[in-house]
Amino acid sequence: MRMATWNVNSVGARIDRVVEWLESAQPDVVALQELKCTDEAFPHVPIQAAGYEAVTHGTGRWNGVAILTRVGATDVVRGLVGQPEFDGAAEPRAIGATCNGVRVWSLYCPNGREPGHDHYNYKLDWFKALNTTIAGDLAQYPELPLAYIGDYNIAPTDADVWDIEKFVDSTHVTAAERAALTDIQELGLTEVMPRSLKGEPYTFWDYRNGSFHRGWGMRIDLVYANQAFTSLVSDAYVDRDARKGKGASDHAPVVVDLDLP
DNA sequence: ATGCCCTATGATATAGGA
Repeated sequence: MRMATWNVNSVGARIDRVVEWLESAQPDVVALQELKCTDEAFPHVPIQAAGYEAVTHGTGRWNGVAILTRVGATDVVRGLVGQPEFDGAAEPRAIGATCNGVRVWSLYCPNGREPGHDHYNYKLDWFKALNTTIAGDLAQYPELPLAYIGDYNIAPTDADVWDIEKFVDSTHVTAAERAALTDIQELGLTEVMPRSLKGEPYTFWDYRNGSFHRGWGMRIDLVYANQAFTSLVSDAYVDRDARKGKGASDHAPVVVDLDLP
């Protein structure tokens, strides 16, 4: 079974590229982030025409997450346990479902904007709620392969940004953010590391300054999974070709192949 | 080569992204 995570930066603006990618990569389950559309506005027609059903959680504007699947989705959950609000709203940044016996969550973790900002504290609180949600999942589904995939907006190590010197006093690399990743690992999850292509580990390149062409990227789209999941992994890679050309998202998909029994 | 920011919105500027 092929799974993937992809921050598409607006599913409406990206729908043609998304359908093309589904047809070429042939994934069975895809976690999407940053839909930037409401559940009502989600482009179900072209997604279904490509052979997928979608479970979505979006309220328009920014954020929004979905799971596309051609192997079914059950036990769908929207939002985190004890999820904090920002600016008076519980934002749609998490959706979970069980697909072909694998439980998967699509996560769009808050950006944080700058250390000390309200949004940064919100980001750290959001990760606490994610930790609570994962702990609940582990108790509820002790036998299932579990994967928490998406845009974490944290670079796990200094090697996961193109130049750590450019990130002094920046979000995505602070000790507190990385401690949130350590907390996830302490629940018993490990990271599935994608193969490095073109010598770059990155999954995101800013649209500005020709960043993609200069290799100015960040690895922030991550896969954390339990042992039942990681023991099934046969391959994982970043599809950086999907970042090329006109009309690309600023993130590339991360693909994980599983050998299901 | 892949080429120098993009997207959504009470839109003709602004906020957010990371």
